[in-house]
Amino acid sequence: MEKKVRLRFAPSPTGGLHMGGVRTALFSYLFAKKHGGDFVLRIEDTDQTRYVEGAEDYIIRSLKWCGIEPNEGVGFGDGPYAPYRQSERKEQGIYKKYADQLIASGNAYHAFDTSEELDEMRKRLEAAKVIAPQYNAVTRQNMKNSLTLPEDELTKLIAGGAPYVIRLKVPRNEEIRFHDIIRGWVTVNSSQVDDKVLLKSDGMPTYHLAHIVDDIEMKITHAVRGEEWLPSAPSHILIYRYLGLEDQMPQLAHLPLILKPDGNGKLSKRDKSGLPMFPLNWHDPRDKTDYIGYKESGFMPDAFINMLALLGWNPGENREIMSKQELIENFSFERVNKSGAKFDPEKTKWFNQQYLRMQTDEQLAEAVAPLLESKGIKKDRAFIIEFCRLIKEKAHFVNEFYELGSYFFVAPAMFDEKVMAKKWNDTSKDMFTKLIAKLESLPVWDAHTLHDAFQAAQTDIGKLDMQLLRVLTTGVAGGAQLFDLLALLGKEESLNRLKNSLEKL
RNA sequence: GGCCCGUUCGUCUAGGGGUUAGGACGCGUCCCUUUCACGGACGAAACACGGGUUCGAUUCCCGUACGGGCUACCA
Repeated sequence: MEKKVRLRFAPSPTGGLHMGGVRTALFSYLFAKKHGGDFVLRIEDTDQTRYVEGAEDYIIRSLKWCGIEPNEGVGFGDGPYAPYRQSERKEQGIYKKYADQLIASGNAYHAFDTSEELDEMRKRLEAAKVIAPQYNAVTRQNMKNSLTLPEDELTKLIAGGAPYVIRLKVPRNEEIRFHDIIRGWVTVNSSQVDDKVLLKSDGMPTYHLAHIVDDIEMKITHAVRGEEWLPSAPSHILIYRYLGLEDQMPQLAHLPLILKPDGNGKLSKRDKSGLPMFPLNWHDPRDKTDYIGYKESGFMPDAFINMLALLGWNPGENREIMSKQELIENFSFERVNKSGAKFDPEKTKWFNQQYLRMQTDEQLAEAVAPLLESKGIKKDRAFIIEFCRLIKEKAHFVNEFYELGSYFFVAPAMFDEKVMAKKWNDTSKDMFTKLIAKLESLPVWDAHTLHDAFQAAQTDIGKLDMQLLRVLTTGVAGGAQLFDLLALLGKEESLNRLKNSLEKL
């Protein structure tokens, strides 16, 4: 029987979940759903020094907003492998057990070196022009560990409660070969791999040990993570091997990184592209900075997810706008790119625009009404719906609606200079005054009637410029369909605006 | 520095031993439009370089360059 597909997203609560992390979660989620599997949220809080209050809650809220919901794990209901927080699992002695097993089999050892001694060692190696200073098969022979210390001193140290770490005993010169679903076969010589710390002196496991133990115990079938983990994958292979669990090892998938839009390097939380790096607003208590979120910037979660999915993956056909369901149906790791993808703010906006247009005017009104209210604007629902209909084709975000259509709510104080300079002349005032008189007598005030009246009026008055009429009533050169806009404004407001404008000119 | 990973239009990408190298974003032109847009049409724009292999390489191999990642008792 095939094993049930199970993937996990395993962030550390060391800060706000940024969009790179969201994408990792998304790909895992899509794959799990495609194969009818489970998606688990595990919190990897083994570093107490970097723990950030509120980060875990933020991760949970972000996943919810994005619609990437685990069906098991912290914040989403415990499953059969609880607890899902590594700090809690540590309390149960889960990791120690595996570390002890590695010691017993001779594949790990105790090391008593202080951080000063480690620094010293690195300095010494650097001074000796050693190419890659690290704690390894060669250098450990000169360090304070259970491989070098005499038996009696060793027992004395341990009995005396001396702090120690447990390190993986990496062999000297061995080819380590592993398969990555995205990258294919990767080979590394073990001489390049250092003796990774598995258990820290505070008793906490490091990521290297913890994620392996948990992936095994939680029956994870596919381990998805960023490319930055590729260099430590050989260590992980060795741990699985020495634990005798190589046959249960999840398949590996290292995702390409998301790169900065301009310049080089991976995307950081301080990017200046003008778009958020976080799904939701995030206040970082450590740098005391507020980071704006996609949600608060007016993005729709499905648009955000769609954009993220296409960053490093594509369905192999010329299709870009895909619902979550379609993403699930089409997703595969084979179609994930190997190279890093630069994040494109322009295209990201375009995605949201596409989703914005798929919304009905009623749906948009729902979202826009509170935004208008916060500006002190009170209009009835019908007005706002019509406002949305007229403005949506120009907008990328709902929170642009007011700015793009402020002239619906505020009479013009100034007139677009370019248009006036080009089109306003001596006869204009007189002509528009005559137009007002014609419009005043209209029994009905809708776009169609206005259009006809405007056309008809010109046989008497002469050629009227439509853009001038626009500027006279809104102040600006561009905007919504003119007659629709006047219709929505209403007869009284429209004519008042026209009269007031003419008085000023 | 060392190790690992990568390299198709400015960006996201499709493709793959013989193609007019396709799409999307952005950009430009035109059409529609007495306004503003949407929309439509068109256009500019790419296989990093050098060697092989081959009748033929952008595609396969090797180098070089460039980019990225890692190089902690952080994840």
